[in-house]
Amino acid sequence: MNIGDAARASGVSAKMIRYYEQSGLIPKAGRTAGGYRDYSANDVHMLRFVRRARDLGFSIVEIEELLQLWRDRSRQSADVKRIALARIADLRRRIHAMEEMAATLQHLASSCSGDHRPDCPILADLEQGEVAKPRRTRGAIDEAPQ
Amino acid sequence: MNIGDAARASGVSAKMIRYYEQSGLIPKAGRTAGGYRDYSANDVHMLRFVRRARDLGFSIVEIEELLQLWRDRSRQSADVKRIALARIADLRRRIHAMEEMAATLQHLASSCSGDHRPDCPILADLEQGEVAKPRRTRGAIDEAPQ
DNA sequence: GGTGGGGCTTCCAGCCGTGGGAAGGTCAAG
DNA sequence: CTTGACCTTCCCACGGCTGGAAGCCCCACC
Repeated sequence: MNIGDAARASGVSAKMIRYYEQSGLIPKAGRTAGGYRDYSANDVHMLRFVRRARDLGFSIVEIEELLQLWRDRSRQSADVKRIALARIADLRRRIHAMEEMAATLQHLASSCSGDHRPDCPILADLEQGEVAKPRRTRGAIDEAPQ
Repeated sequence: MNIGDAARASGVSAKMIRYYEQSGLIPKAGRTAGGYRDYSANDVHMLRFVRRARDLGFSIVEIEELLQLWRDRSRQSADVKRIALARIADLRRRIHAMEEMAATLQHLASSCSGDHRPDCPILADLEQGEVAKPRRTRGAIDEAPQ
C-alpha cells in the first residue's frame, strides 16, 4: 500500500506521514523495490491512532508516550490515565483563560456604543489596561491548522 | 530611553519590540548617535496597548487594525466593536471545541480503572476512534482562522 | 514500444510568537 | 582606560504542520 492510500485510509496526509516518520514519532516504513514507502493494514491502524489522538488535542510528545503504551502489552492503565488527566487539566486551564478573555471583551464591547462616534471604551481600556500576566493561550492545539 | 527601559516599562520584551518593528506592526524607532533605538513615553504607551491586546488574545493582524483605529481620531467606535465581537466569537468557538475534547477525555478517563492492569478504555478508543473519511481538517476545531 | 500523467521521492522554506545565543559596538561609572 | 551592562544584527530553535520545486517511478493507453 502506497503512502497515498495509507493517507486516505487513515486520514493523515502523506506530508504528515513523512513528517511523523522523519521526526521519529512513527517507525520508518518499509520500501518497495522502487523506493516507495509501503504500508500494511496495521500501519494504517497506527496512523489512525495518531490522528485520533491529535484530534483530542494530545501533543506530539504525548502521542509518542501513548504509542509506546499502546504497543506495550504489559502497560498499566494508570500510565495512560495519567496522560489523559494531564491533558484534561491543561484543557481546563486554557478554557478558563479564554473564558476570562471573552468575559473582559464582552464587558468592553457591551459598554461600547458601536456607532459613528469616535469614543470607544474598548480602545480606552487597551490604552491603559493594567496587565496581569496570563500567559499566551493561543498556541498548541487551539491554533487550528491553516 | 533605551529598548531595555521601554521593555521594562511596557512589559513587552526587547526581543518582541524588535520583532514587532521588523514585522511592521509598530513604526521604526528613532536612533541615537550610537545606533541605539530611542523610545518616548508615547512609544511605551503604544507598546502597552499592544501588550494588553495580545493578552486579550488579539492576533497581530487584529492589533494592526486596532492600532490604526487608535491613532485615527475620527474612527468610529463601531469599527473597534466589530473586531472585538469577532474576537469574542472566535474565543467561543475555541472554547466550545476544547470543552468537547475535555468531556470526551473525561468520559474515557473515568471509565479507566487506572490501576496496574493493562486494560485501558482510553487506548481502546484511540485505537478505533471514528476517523471520518472526508478530510475535514481537525474535527471540531477546524475552520481555521486566516 | 513509447508517452503522458499522476504519484512518489527528497529537500528547502515558510507560518506565528518567542526565547537563546554569538559576535561585535556603545555607554557610563569607577 | 577599563570594566561590564547594555545595545546592535544575525542566525537557530520550538510546535505542527503546509507548500513548492526538481526529479524518479509506475501504470494505462495507443
